[in-house]
Parts: sequence; C-alpha cells; structure tokens
Amino acid sequence: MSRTSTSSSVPQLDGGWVEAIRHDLLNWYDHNKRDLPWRINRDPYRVWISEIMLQQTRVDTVIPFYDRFMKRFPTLNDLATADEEDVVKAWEGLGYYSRARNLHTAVKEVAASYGGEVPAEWNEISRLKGVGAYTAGAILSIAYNRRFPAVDGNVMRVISRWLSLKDDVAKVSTRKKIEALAVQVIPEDRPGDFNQALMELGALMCKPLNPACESCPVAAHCHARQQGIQAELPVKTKAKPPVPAAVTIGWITDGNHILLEKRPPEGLLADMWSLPTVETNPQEQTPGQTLRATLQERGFSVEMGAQLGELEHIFSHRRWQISLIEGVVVTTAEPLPDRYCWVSPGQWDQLALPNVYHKAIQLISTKREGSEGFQGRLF
DNA sequence: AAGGCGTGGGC
DNA sequence: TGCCCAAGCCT
Repeated sequence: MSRTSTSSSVPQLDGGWVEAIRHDLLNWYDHNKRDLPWRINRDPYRVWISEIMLQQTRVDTVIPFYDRFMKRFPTLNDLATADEEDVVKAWEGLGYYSRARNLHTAVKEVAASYGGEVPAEWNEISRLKGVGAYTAGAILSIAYNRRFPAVDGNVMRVISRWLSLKDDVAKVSTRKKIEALAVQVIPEDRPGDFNQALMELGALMCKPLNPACESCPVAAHCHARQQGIQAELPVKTKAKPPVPAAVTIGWITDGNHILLEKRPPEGLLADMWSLPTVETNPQEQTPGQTLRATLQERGFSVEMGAQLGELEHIFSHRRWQISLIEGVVVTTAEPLPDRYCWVSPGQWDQLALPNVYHKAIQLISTKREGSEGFQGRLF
C-alpha cells in the first residue's frame, strides 16, 4: 500500500503501542477537532483546494482566502473554466503564487482527462501539477478514506517525538522513513480522520516550541517525553537567512496612468504584475539611474523625480531593501512592449499584485496624503 | 540534493 | 528585534 521504497532501517512498530496511539489520538480528535470550512464535507475538490492553500501557510491565514475562493469557484468545473488571471487574483496576498497556477493547470487536467472527478488512485492524482506526496496522501485519505500517509511538518515533528527519532527532518530520506512509520499507525477504518488527527495534534498540542505535554492525550506513549527530550526534537537543519538585495521600485506615470510590468516567467513572483522593479548596485548607480536605464532599454524615456520612500520586504530567501522612486514618462514606448501596461485607477483592483507592491503603494499613498496639494488620491 | 518560492504571526 | 516557523512542491 505504501508507495515508498524504504531502507531496511525502518523499524516495525510494536502492535500494542500502535493500538493505544490509535485509540487515544482518535478519541481526542473526535472531541477536540476544530470546525474548519473544509471540514463541512468530504468533497474532494474542497479538500484539494484546502490542502494547496495550507501548504506552508497557517490555518488562520487560509480561512478567509478559502471562503472567498470557494464562493468564487464553488465547483471544480467553475475553476477549470476560469481565466488564469481570475484564479491568481483570488490567490492575491496568499503567496507562493505558483500554487495557484499549478492548481489551475491540474484542475483543467482533471476536467479534461477524468471527467471532472478528482482521481482516487495514487498513480493518477500524484501526477497532477502541484500535488506532491503529502497532498496526494491527504486527498486520498481525507476525501476517499484510503490508507495513505500524509506527512507534513506537523506529522514529522509528532512522530519524531513519539519515537524519539534523531533523523534530520529537513532531509527527503527522513520524510520517506516517517511515511513508512506513519502508514503502520494509520487504522484501516479511519485513515482520513487519523491523518488529520496527527496534524491537529501537532498544531494544537505537539507544537514546535513549548509543547503542551501535560495535556497531551498521547503523552503516555511518547518516547521523547519519557526521556525528557521533547524540546530537542525534531532535529532540523536551519534555513539560510534571506540574502539582502538593493531594489528600486518605480512609480511611473504619464499624468493619468501608472506603468505596470509583468515579472519574468521564472523566479521570484514569476508572471505576476508589479510596479517596474530593478535590482540596484548602490556602488555603481543611484536607484533612479538604474531604473531609468532599464526602462530606456524598453523604449521608455523617463524623467526621474523624487525619492518617495524606503521600505524593506522579506521573502523566504531574499531581503529586499527598497527605494521607491517617482518618474514621469517623457516618451512612451510605441508600441507598448510585451509585459508592460498602463493602468488607470479604475482598472487598478482587477489585477493581482503581490503584497510587496501593495505595501509600496500604501507607503506612497500615505506619504502623498500628507503632502501639500495632494487630494488623497494616487493621481 | 538542495535551493527557490510569499506572507504573516509569535515570542 | 531577529528568527523560526506554517497542512510542500518543483527543479
């Protein structure tokens, strides 16, 4: 049943321990599970959307996005027939935007190849874009009650502590090992509930910091707790700190419109709309010079104006130190280059902008409201 | 295998 | 404040 080919080092779990864990954890889950919007039924589409949104994202953050998204795209067919721009717009502010594009691609694939029914087979569902080992197991177990592991960060932490595992959970080999252990614990009759119970325990009790062992329903079976080393587990290599980068963002107008550019198709904020953005080498050029030169290459002649402010935005691996610069187009590129567009205030909210640009616009708006002669508008 | 990929919250 | 994290996936 398990898809993982594991090393021989994966131990066979003790039958009595497994029975006790199953009983106590499911009993606790039955009485303590949270009411979450994706738990109102087992619609595979609804489960799917929730699992994608929940990737690297907290439950409290996801809930409002999930509610809006399900209202906007109630069924798989609604999403499959939507424009990608609308899908990304519904994802605006949630981050990791490739999730939205991959999801849209995968949903269209399900509509085209599976008659709109989310596949219940591992070999089919795990081939879908954006559906990895965790998500495949989560959908198969929760929506179809099939006995597959769904090993996320919670489950790796919980099982590392239960079994006092010292393996580095940042490694793929460790995840596979824990999958092989988890599948032994999953009961035949309630795989979906058990997988969710594991994650619920990780989120509410077996937290990374200050785990609530005193009130934990399975503390009696936890080897790390028995050894008093629960705070040392799981072992996890630290992430590298974000690399600083000097970035210039332009507020470029022609008097009535603001210039937007589409980010490159690969890399950070791929294919997202943005204010014109360039990386600057402060040793060589001023922010204004860098931006003006870049726009010049695209055919825009721009007169750079005042520095509108500075701000910092931290991504998972990059730290943008941002200079906001005003500019006025003297000669616009004709025709307008690919990946550029002028927008007027009325069209503004139809495009999906990453939060870093909303922060920039917010800063500009705030600054201008306080300045003389500005009427509280962006134009 | 390891790094790229957003954002916001908690301490 | 700075750091770690949160229901991972892709390349």
